[in-house]
Amino acid sequence: MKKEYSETEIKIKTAAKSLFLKKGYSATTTREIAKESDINLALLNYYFTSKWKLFEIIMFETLFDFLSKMVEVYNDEKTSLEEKIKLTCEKYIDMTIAEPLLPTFVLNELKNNPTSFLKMPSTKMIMKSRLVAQYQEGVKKGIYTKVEPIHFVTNIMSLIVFPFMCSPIL
Amino acid sequence: MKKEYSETEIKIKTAAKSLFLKKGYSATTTREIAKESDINLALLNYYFTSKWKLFEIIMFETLFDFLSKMVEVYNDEKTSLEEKIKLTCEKYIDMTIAEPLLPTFVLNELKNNPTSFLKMPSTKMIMKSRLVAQYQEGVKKGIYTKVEPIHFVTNIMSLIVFPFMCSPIL
DNA sequence: TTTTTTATTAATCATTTGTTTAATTCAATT
DNA sequence: AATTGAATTAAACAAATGATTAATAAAAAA
Repeated sequence: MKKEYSETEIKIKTAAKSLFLKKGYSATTTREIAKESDINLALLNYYFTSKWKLFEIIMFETLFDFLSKMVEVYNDEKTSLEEKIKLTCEKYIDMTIAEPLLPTFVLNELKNNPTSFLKMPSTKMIMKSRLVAQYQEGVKKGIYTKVEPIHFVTNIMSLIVFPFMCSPIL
Repeated sequence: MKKEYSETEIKIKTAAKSLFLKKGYSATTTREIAKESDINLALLNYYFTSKWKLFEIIMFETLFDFLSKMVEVYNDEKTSLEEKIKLTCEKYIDMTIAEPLLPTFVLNELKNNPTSFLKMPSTKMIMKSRLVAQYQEGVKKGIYTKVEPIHFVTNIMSLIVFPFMCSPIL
């Protein structure tokens, strides 16, 4: 499953990710990537076949990393729902500060290619998580108001991520 | 201030806006715009000088329309703060349903060219609005918790706009 | 009607862009 | 040391792209 990347491949991927995040897929040229990663232009296609293929790999890895980190919090057996929400917020904030360009980038690129994301078991992973189960238990006990779990999760995300996305304006 | 546009110019602008919203600036070609608006390619430059200039015009008008509609609600003399919030939500939802691609598009393009937005008196218009004044009065009276008004406004927006932006995933 | 200005068109230009080729260098294996 | 395969390079290709030109058609002004 996991491929071992050579030094050159990592250099290309790092530069490409940085540029894709900053400027988006279309506005990023292969020559820019080559220059930024200090490799010969032909090596991009030599290792990654095409610009699009390289993009798909980066997109997949980035989303997978993000989801993995989140699901880790969602599925923690030791924490309560309340603690999970607090940890979720902290993790979101940490990650968004670390990569502030990511959310806008992901949402924008996904608009154009919803396909590339469908390969990932994104929403299912969330819906099957311990967090959602705990929430539903709470609803059964009458402790929490009944809302669609996905709305509940989305609202948390909204309040954290969106303000960061607006920061260039504000 | 306001320019009167000919039929051809409107055709170009309409097609261009639709394509820019859908695919972003870089991924949209002048030939696509020409085809979609059913005009000759050269007319684009004849009327709008360049692709970028056309984009700037569309960007400005779109943002101006959006802000105007919002500020209208924010500055209504007849409504209370609570009513304003309710109306704000309704307006946001209406506008986002009418143009679901707008928020992602704006935030993404702004990431690349924060300059084009700085020409607009965006945040100032909000901060000087009746809504913010009413909120601050309420704080003085001790009715509302004291928060940064801009955070208050942003939070409302977050909860409404972000879920729409996520819809291609969810 | 004639003239002048404006609008529209097809063709073309100069770059840029993603990708490929063919040659060369480098490293590992025999 | 010779050979083989992988890594790297400069150069080139073909298609696409933003923009322009020069000619024509349409509309307005004289």
